[in-house]
Amino acid sequence: MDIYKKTKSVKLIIDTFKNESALTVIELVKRFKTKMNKTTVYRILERLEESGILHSFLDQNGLRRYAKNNKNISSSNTASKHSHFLCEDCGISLCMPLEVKIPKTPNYKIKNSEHLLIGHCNSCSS
Amino acid sequence: MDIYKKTKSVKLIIDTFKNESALTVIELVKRFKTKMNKTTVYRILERLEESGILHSFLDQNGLRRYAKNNKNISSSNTASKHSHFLCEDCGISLCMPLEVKIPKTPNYKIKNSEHLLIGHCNSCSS
DNA sequence: AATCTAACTGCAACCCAATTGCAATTAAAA
DNA sequence: TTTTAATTGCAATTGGGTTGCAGTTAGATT
Repeated sequence: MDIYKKTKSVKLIIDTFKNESALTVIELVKRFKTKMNKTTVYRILERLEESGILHSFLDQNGLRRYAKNNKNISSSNTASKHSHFLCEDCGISLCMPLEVKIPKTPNYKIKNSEHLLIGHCNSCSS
Repeated sequence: MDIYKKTKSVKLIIDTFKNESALTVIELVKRFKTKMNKTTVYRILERLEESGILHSFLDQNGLRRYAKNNKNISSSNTASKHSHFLCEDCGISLCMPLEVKIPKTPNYKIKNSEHLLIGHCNSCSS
């Protein structure tokens, strides 16, 4: 379940997520404009998600964001296992190691869920 | 806080939501292809949301869906006050009158949240 | 270490949801 | 009836994301 070829581009993107929280694909494409094609960014992110290194979710603008997978969370379905926080002010986005309690529903079988928390991070709060 | 002009198009769209759960804009544009322009659909939905008659959210595909506002939920920020269920099989989407418990977070002020529950509805469950 | 090949990449074109600018129309106030 | 701001239609545009395909390359095979 690992990435097959460790190309320069793959390494660059993996390295990026060592120091970063959840990033939009747009941001990554912009950041690597001179290093690789946007299609390549999309495809590498796809492979990194398939291999369990990253996971992704949609933010409140419908933009896909990727983030490193936390090792102590099972690699499959990780996106559904925790919630994501986004700061309205600085745009920082990160995974919250908090499980959201899903209410019981008699008529619907819930298999998966996405939880987006929007607010202000510590640095931006007055 | 009401819609200013009650045009034929506005009435048609308001009527639609009397019998329907959450609908994508795409579906509405298709449904009214012969009655009004797609730009008009977008703009009417925008006004109906501003006026508190509808609310919207993004589904797991990043498509905007609109739904009637429930009167017993405060009209501002309604989208954040409850969760939305989507059936993977038939595509039906509806508001769940269930509040999701948001965990306490010491370092982040959470102002708003979006909760998407994905699974199977009664008609689709075996 | 030369060869081979499936994985990977770049590029251009394309898809499609959503937005914008503007002229024409219309609901409803005066 | 007149007036006018709100609304609509249309065509063009934007922008995130995808696709097809030819060329390149990591790394397995010999």
